[in-house]
This record gives sequence, structure tokens and C-alpha cells, in this order.
Amino acid sequence: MRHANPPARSVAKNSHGFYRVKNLTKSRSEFAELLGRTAQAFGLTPSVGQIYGLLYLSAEPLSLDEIAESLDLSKASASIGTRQLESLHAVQVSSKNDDRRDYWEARLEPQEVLQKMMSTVLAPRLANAHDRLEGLLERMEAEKNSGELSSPEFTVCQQRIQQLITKTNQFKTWLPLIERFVK
Amino acid sequence: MRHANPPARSVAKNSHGFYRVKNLTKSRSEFAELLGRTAQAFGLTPSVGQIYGLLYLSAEPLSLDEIAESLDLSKASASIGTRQLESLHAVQVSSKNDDRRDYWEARLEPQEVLQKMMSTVLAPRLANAHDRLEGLLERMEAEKNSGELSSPEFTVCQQRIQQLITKTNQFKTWLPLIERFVK
DNA sequence: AGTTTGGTTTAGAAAATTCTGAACGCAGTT
DNA sequence: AACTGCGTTCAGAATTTTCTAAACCAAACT
Repeated sequence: MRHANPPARSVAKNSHGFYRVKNLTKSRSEFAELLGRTAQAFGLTPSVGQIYGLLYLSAEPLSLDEIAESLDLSKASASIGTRQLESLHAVQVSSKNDDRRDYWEARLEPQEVLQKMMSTVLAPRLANAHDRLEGLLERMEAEKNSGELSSPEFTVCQQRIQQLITKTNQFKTWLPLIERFVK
Repeated sequence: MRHANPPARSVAKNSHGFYRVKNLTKSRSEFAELLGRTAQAFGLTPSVGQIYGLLYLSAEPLSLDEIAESLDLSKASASIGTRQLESLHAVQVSSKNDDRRDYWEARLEPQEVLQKMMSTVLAPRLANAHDRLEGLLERMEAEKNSGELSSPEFTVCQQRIQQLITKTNQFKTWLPLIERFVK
């Protein structure tokens, strides 16, 4: 764990030598950390998950500075994290009158976040994998012809890669169904 | 990239100063690397994916040394990797007469590997998350009573965590269905 | 025009992860 | 009983990932 789990309303010294108050209760920061680890399981960074966790349990939209301070993150991380969450449709930004700051709040439907991730992350990867497999198949044929790859070995490779391509195609057709399921 | 992508049938100097031949064609080691990155997306290490990729395109079962040499991995990594793949039912081990070595081969049904991962990795995590959320809810109530958390804020937190618990429960019931889908 | 305030970018620091060499244990062999 | 060959373990090295500080840009205000 990079940041020690701070006690509720703890006071900590930041890198400028000033003391500051983080007004998160223990259980709220625990929740943020839980989401941090969950995010990692989805290939996101912990801080992104923590930010979503913080906003998810916040009654009011929060500014970038509030996010950074509450989670003991740099403003840079908070900025990058919120933008990434925005691109995943997991949070939205708004503004108040006479206040130039951005205020962030969580979208409360995690299913839609998941769905968005499926279509924006998983689907393109699948397509990419498919293309690479096709390309591989061609180059393998060339290797067979040049004698680098023996004919029986080529047969095995070809067959198995072909099977894999078929499977990814199947999965591609199932994806929208699964998305609907999750929703 | 940790290991430079070796040209087919290249000769490389290993750490003992000996020269050795890696008899993987370029496209086969590319396939292994592709699976290495795919494995990472599933929370496994690259080497585990590479090993599976190597075995998946191998006509014959391979020994630990052959795996290590082909992928330019240490024997230690090969050992750990194969055992992990075995626990995921992704590979199986066999032995030959008059040969004490283990020989490894891929199971050719990636769907079953996925299914296994769902039940052995995803399901327990879900259960764990569920328990932690329940615990959190209790501790939050305590925080409300001690005045650390204001009553309106508690209401928001309670409501949203409860929603999340409901969602994870739903997902738990869908999981077997999705598993069947993938299969 | 200069200053302040808020968000973004980026080089490199810090931390976490992954891999390796060397040592070990165990079987079968000499 | 020493030796050899194989798989495993584990401390710490190498690498990758994640985060931060500092510089920067842009808009609003003086």
C-alpha cells in the first residue's frame, strides 16, 4: 500500500511542510481504497478507483483540490484521474456561479461504467487481437514456405490459431448481449 | 519490453556466457508475446501468458528447460508459471518413460480457462467485496452515532452502499449464466 | 501589463511488480 | 554414500507502473 491508511480526521504533513486536515472518516477512506484495488483489477490505476470511491460517497460535488486533499494525492493525479473517469462516463463535471473551479460528481450507475468499459476498452482490444492473429497466420505461412517452420508444425499452429480466431469472433457477437445483461 | 524480440533461430548469449539457440520462429514468439500482454489484462504476469502461448502452438509437450530456453526466461519463472497455469487448468503435465522431466502441454479450450478463472478468481473476490461492504455499513453507522459523520451525509452513504450491495448480489446470480455463455 | 487562481503536462522519483541466480531438497544412479 | 539431474524456493535485482513536484498555460481580475 503506497499511502498509509490515515485515521479519520487525521492531520498529516504534506510535502511543503504544512499541516493539513483530511476530513474523511475512516470508513469512507476504506471504501475509497477498496475501489482503488477494484480498479486495478480492471486495468485502471488505484488512484482512479479511489477518486471514484470518494465521489461515490460524497453528497456534494467536489473540486480538484478537495479530491487531492481528501485522498492525499497530488493535484496532478487528481486531474488525470478525473479526466480518465470522465472518458469512461463514470463521473461528470459541473461548475458553480462565480467559481472557476470544476466540480466533480460520480455517476451512480456502475453498470453503465462497466458497459462503457466493455465497449471502449474491451471491444477495441478484441478487434486488435483479431487483426494480429490474422497477420500472424499469414506470416506463419511464409515461414513454412521458407522452411523455418516444418510443415507438420505449421499445420498444428494454423489449426489452433484458426480456432482462436473463431472463438474471438464468437465472443465479439456475444459482447453486446453480455453488455445488456450487465445493465 | 523486457526481453528484446529475438529474430527467428537467433543465437543469444545467456547469463552464464554460453551461447544457445532459441528455435522459435518469429511469429511464434510474437504469439507468445501477444498472450503475455493478454495475460496482464487478466491480472496474470506476462511470463505466464507467454508460456501458455508457447505451449498453445507446440505440437509436442515441452520440458521446463525447453520452455525457459524458448522464451528466454529463467527456469524459476518457468516453474512458477507452469504451476500457476496448472492451477488455472490451462495446462497439464505428463511424463515420459525413462525421463524424470515434466512435460507440459496446453489445454486447448481457452473458454474453460476463462470459466475457471471466473469461478476461482472473480467469484471469491465478489464475495469478499460483499462482506467488506456490509462491514463498512456497520462502521459507518457507528461513525454517525459518534458524530464523526453528519446525519445527512450518512444517509447518502448508506443509500449508495446499499445500492452497491444489491448490485453485487445481482451480479453474483448472473455469473453462472455468463459462465455458461462463454463456454 | 501584471497578478492570481485553477487545470494540465511532463521529467523523473517512488513504489509495486516481476523476474532471476543461487541455494536447496529430493530421487534415482554409480 | 557421493553424484547427477530435476523442480522449487526465496532474497534481492531489474523492470514497469504509478505518482508527484515543478513548470506551464489560460482565463479572470486589478
